Amino acid sequence: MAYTIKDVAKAANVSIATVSRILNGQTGYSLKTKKKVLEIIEEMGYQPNAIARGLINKKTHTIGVLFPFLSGALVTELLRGIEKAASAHGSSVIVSHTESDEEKTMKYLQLLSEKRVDGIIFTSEVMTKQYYEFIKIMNVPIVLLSTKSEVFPIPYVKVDDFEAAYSATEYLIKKGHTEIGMISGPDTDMIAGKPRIEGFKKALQDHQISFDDKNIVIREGFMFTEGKFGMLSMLDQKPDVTAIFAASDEMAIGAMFTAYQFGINVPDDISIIGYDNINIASMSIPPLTTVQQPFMEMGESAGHMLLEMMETDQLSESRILKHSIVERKSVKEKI
Amino acid sequence: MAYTIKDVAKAANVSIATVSRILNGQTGYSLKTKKKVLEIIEEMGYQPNAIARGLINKKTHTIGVLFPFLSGALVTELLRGIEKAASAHGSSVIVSHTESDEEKTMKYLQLLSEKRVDGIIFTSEVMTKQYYEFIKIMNVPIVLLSTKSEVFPIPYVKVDDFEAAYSATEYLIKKGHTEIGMISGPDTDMIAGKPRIEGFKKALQDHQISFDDKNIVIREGFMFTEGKFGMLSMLDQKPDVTAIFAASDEMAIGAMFTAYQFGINVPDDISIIGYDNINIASMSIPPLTTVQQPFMEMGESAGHMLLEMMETDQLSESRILKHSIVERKSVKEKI
DNA sequence: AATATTAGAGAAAACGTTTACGTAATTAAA
DNA sequence: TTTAATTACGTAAACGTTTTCTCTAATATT
Repeated sequence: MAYTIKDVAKAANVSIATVSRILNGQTGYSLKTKKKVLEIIEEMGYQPNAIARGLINKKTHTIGVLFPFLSGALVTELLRGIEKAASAHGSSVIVSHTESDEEKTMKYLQLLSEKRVDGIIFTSEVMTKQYYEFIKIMNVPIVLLSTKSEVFPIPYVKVDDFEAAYSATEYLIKKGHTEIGMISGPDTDMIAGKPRIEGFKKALQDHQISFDDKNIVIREGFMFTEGKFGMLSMLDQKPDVTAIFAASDEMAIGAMFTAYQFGINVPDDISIIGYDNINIASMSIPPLTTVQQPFMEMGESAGHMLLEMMETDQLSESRILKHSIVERKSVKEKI
Repeated sequence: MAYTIKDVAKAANVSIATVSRILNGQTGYSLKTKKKVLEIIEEMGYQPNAIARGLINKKTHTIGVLFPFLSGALVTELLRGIEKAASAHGSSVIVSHTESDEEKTMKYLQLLSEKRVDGIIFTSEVMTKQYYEFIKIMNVPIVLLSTKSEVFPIPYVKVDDFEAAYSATEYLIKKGHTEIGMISGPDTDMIAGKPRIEGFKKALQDHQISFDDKNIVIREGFMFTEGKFGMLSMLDQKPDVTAIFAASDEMAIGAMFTAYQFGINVPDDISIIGYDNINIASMSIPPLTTVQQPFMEMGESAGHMLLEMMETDQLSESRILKHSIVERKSVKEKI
């Protein structure tokens, strides 16, 4: 059985109050007793019980993070940032994997609530009324990461998908391309789907390039396979395409895979730009030009924001982090 | 302020003991009171405080996981498995990112100890005496994941790296290759370095293929870049090489990258086999033949093992999970 | 030297549960 | 009916802290 503050107090011939004060850097003891107590603590290897502390302080120094999926480079980067921020502040991070399932999500929220976490980071998923109401009752701060809510007043950290898609498209246009296609995820996805499609459209429009259904193929998801087959459709529906904007790096690499199979050279025949800049982007052949999302910083920023909200007890300002275009070898000037 | 059991008790006109008994499925109350109490709980939205429970039960239903690095597909897969096992058991997972730093690791252990986690999973890193002693004093079960210890009696879950490397090499040999190189991580790495090198050597030896320094290039790490430059060295030191075993998928893909730059066709000119089977293995051109490590199951297995140890209070049996070879397109029969 | 102030310390309540023990009310056995 | 056994609760201690009082002893002020 681990030692308690009582054991320390007894061994040092002082009261537990004094030990507590010494431990918490308060006043009310002489240097001599401090030294003695500290020595005894060292000797016994006493460790304060954070559970007991949490009970009385109503602070657990723990935050909960909800991920809809627990795979992919994106997740680790976000998590790394969050963990960094939390740990700098002496807090721990509990991860939950909701699988985008309503019931599971509620179950996790329930669990986090019972564990009395100090705050919640909700990532990459749309915030429903049910979740929101629950968290409101929990009465802990929450921040959205890599997602946002139009209807609930919750601070978020993300990049502007519309803007980023616009930039990517414009980048292709500035390279002289006019026959540009997009391989997208579902347009019902209000976070990674719709906004990027809109950004793509707007960029074409602003540069007097006509847009119709042929310019875009919409797939069910954002994975490699979707990109692979998406490219097939694209080649079919728009054979004159010279540049493609893929809504994720995985899709871009899938598209490159198909291109390769068809003997189409990237970037000589077709240029491709991705989205995310996950680690594999630099490992493809050719290395992928892409829109960078600063995932690690996003995570870190969300972490700091949450910590800040925990302290100030009011809503923080949402943060839109800057995307940027990482130029590698998959896009080439149209001549 | 959230409701407590006292509020429930008062509203239901019973004692807190009765509420507690009802909540914990014990006996000692009438059906009528049970119904009333449950109704009130529902109505108030009362949530038991897991902190207070933890204090008295000495169980937090939380496990701590230590990762040396928090990036790469490997981590998410392991974590996914761990989370799955834990959540099936009603436990939560705290992740820590040690960066392979001794001081940080100790800091995290300290934190986990103060938080009174029920158990610890220690991943992908060598267990030092200092860590071990500390955890022994913490007096919680621990399992090693994707690593093992020769000196301390700690159950582990991993694949047999020696065996797996042997299989990979033998696979190349069976495809008719005799001029085989290995691109390895550091031979001082007792987990992912040395054993794989030994497996490689043994396979060559068992098939009467001579081995010398030319057959292997040793790099500082296991990342893409190491593979890229490793391949450069290999080509230089053993120009007649026809097949390569890379100690990680990232390295294999790095090697393929260099091959591509040199106009060397994989697999026509040189065959390459990787190690890990992370998601990018299926996305490369050509798709990578590789040794699969079942990361998700490893994580899950470790999770269950830990939970089991928490219950039985004795050491579980270590588990060696089966690797397998995933055949894709990067290895070709030597003709 | 007498008084006022301050430093050093302990006692005890509080945080929200679980649980051992005791007791009143109900049911079963005689 | 009377007694025995059981059921349905309530009381209070315990878990390991922090913190508010309170008190004594030491120091500072006049």
